[in-house]
Amino acid sequence: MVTQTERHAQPAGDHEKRSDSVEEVLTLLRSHGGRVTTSRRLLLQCLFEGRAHRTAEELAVEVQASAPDVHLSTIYRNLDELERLGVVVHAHLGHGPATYHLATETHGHLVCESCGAMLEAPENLFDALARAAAHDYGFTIDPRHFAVLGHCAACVQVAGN
Amino acid sequence: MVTQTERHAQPAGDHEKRSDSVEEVLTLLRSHGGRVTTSRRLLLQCLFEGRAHRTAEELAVEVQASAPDVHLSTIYRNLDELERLGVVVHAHLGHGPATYHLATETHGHLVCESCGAMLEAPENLFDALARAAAHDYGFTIDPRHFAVLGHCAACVQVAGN
DNA sequence: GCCAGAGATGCGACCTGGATGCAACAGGCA
DNA sequence: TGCCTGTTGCATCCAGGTCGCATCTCTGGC
Repeated sequence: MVTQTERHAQPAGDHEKRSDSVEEVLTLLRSHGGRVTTSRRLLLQCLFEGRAHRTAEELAVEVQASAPDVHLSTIYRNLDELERLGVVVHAHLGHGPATYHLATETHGHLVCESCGAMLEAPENLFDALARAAAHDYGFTIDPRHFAVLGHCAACVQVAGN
Repeated sequence: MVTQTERHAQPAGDHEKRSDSVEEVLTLLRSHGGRVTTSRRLLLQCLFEGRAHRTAEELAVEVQASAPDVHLSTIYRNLDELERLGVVVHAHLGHGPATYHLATETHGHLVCESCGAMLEAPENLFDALARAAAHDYGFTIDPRHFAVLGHCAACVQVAGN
């Protein structure tokens, strides 16, 4: 399964290759007995082209700009399917809805409980915690799936005054 | 606000003192212009006597064992009020409902995404992450509020086979 | 090119967890 | 004791997400 998800893990920065990645995921889908549909192609284009961390609803709005009939539940189902294939992952950033992004963008999240600001943190920020959890509890952490809540520099300063 | 929450922070292990703590919180409530009601007293007794990490619904069931008319929304409102006073905190353990426990029980949570098992971890497990987040981003983490998702030893072993 | 059948879709209903508006009730100070 | 205001029960609503089902459409085989 892992080897298949790597098929679309291309070096970033090559603009011409981006739409190819959409096609590669569609090929992956087909190889798993899935079908290539308009809504799936559009959803993948949104995921590859736009910013990361969009909610299902936001993605639906973007897809509906091209195909107004695509239903929100279709977006959910397709995101679910893409997650099963290892193409996208979802993350929970605080109390709100889940957000989705490509699985190739691996990073953790720091979310401010006061102002809602979200910082992307490289996975190695969590290395020490990962080692400690593994050593003390045999627990393998997944730093992408959870947001670490707390307070950003600006809000700490305000609260301190 | 912090000094007030410390008023019920008693050394653990003193069985006789437990119900007194309920009274102390009620006094705290009263000193903030709140009132002492049956539902509040029962809710606090549940919180002080039972295990940690119960959802609002579970607490409601326990309270309703003594007072069947106490409504779930009353439980939510009282938990909210107690949280404002710093007596209880809530934590999100994975995808389910929030869980509540006394603010004096400070620890982080490791939750297995496969089997749902929850491990309580002492706050110092997060020290290295706290230092790194503060150093790199000026971000103060709150390791009690979020669960760290991942996979427990047993599930990792099963997946590895 | 056509067809059959399985996978995908649109739609509405439903579910969980939680918030809110409001009238009635009740704690607690004068 | 009575009044004022905080609290409660109830109904209703909301967000985020899931599900069942009839209909549609993609795709491999002919």
